[in-house]
Amino acid sequence: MSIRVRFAPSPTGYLHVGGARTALFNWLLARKSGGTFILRIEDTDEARNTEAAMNAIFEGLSWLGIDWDEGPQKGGDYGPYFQSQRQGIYDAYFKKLEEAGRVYFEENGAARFKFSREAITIPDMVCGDIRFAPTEEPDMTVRRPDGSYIFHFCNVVDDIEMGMTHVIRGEDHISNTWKHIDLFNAFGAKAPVYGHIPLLLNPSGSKMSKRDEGASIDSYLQAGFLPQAVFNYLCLLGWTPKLEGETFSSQQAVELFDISDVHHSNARFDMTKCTWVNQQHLRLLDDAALVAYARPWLEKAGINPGNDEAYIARTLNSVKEKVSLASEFPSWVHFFFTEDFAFEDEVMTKLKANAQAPKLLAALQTGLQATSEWTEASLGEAVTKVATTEGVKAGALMPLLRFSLSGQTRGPDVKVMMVVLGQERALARLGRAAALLA
RNA sequence: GACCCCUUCGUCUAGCGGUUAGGACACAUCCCUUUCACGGAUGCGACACGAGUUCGAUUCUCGUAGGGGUCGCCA
Repeated sequence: MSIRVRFAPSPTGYLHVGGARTALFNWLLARKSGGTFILRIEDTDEARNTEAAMNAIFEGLSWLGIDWDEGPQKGGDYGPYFQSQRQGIYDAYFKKLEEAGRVYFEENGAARFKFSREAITIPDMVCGDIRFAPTEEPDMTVRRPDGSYIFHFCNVVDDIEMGMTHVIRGEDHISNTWKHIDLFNAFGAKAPVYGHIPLLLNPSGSKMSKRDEGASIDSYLQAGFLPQAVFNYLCLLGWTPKLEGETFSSQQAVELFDISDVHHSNARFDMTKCTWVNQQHLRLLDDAALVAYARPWLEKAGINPGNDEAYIARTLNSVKEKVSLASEFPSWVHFFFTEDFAFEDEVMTKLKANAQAPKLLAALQTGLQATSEWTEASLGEAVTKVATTEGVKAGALMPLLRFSLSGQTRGPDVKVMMVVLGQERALARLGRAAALLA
């Protein structure tokens, strides 16, 4: 039988990173096995559901590249995929429970499920068998006085009706799972195979919550992360693919995934390493992808990058290995896109403190003007020549060039900058710097 | 409190009875680099503890401690 798994979030906030990781592992299991990945919206809590939260789920999953085969926007043979639209199904199942003599009512009308109070073993793909002794907990409420149903009930009914074969979910559900199995048994249905994955912890060691940095998937987009990098890092927290290195694509993850390799212990989230993973993926980008990735960030910073894709790519490549996140691009390349860039205070101070600066800048202008070829190699030679003539080290000239061309103390390689800018603009910038000192 | 899961460098982890306990991030030093990075080299740094089982335990069993989770008419 083909594997059917699902991700069943409730739309009460943004898409949580822990939830996204749960979706990820279910998705990997489905894609690896050629099974079906279903998205089901558990919107039974009317008071807390919002449209925005629903969209955050769709957008977050899509951004990460986690696509669903059945569910909202997709349809499927087991719908509706919103619990709020499945009341009739729940009523029918509730009746079954009543007929089996497994429910009773409280004075206010709430209905409770009568536990079997037998020992229950959960066969778990990740943790192995987990045994629970006969419970002493009070029977579980499954239906509210207003006729709406509780999470546990809907969850089980939907898993039966939607034919789920496996359920991968967070370890925080282990303590609920025996209740679910009790319900499956009461319905005479076969429970899916469970796999409880370890939790994502914040740096201080407790369950990731709303307040924690990186808790919302949207925050990665906002911070300039690449979706494939977040996907990669999330995999790493709970699973180690048998692979050299730690950087991989989602395609590789699918090929290598094996649920039995999933870890047993909780993992702390480390934004520094997540950023490092992003840097690794950034370096893999080709020119077109790099421009597409950086462009919104340049524009957001007030830079007009124009439409010369090849030129934009050249500017970005000049700093590709210096940057970890897209949000860092503007400060590294802004001077490539305007002649009216500002000079850092530190640059002005250094220029003014250098009594020889005007003379050397003039010499550089003359020397570079005469350069036959505008390439890194010949520019290097030209600078050396000027240095010799002026009786200084080439090292004294490079900072002057850097300051004049970019207004910054650090940036791309000086020769690369000159080549990207072209002779005309580079010389004009030297002139502008000289004028500033005059 | 009860129940459940977990326990290797600061963090993420490899290891599946015999290893100088390996790697990655971070950190430190050096090399490369006429900036900053990248890259390279080196260093720092861990099997929670106690009993067993065994010729031999990081690895298997039990206990203790510690961490996490769950005990809703939330999901």
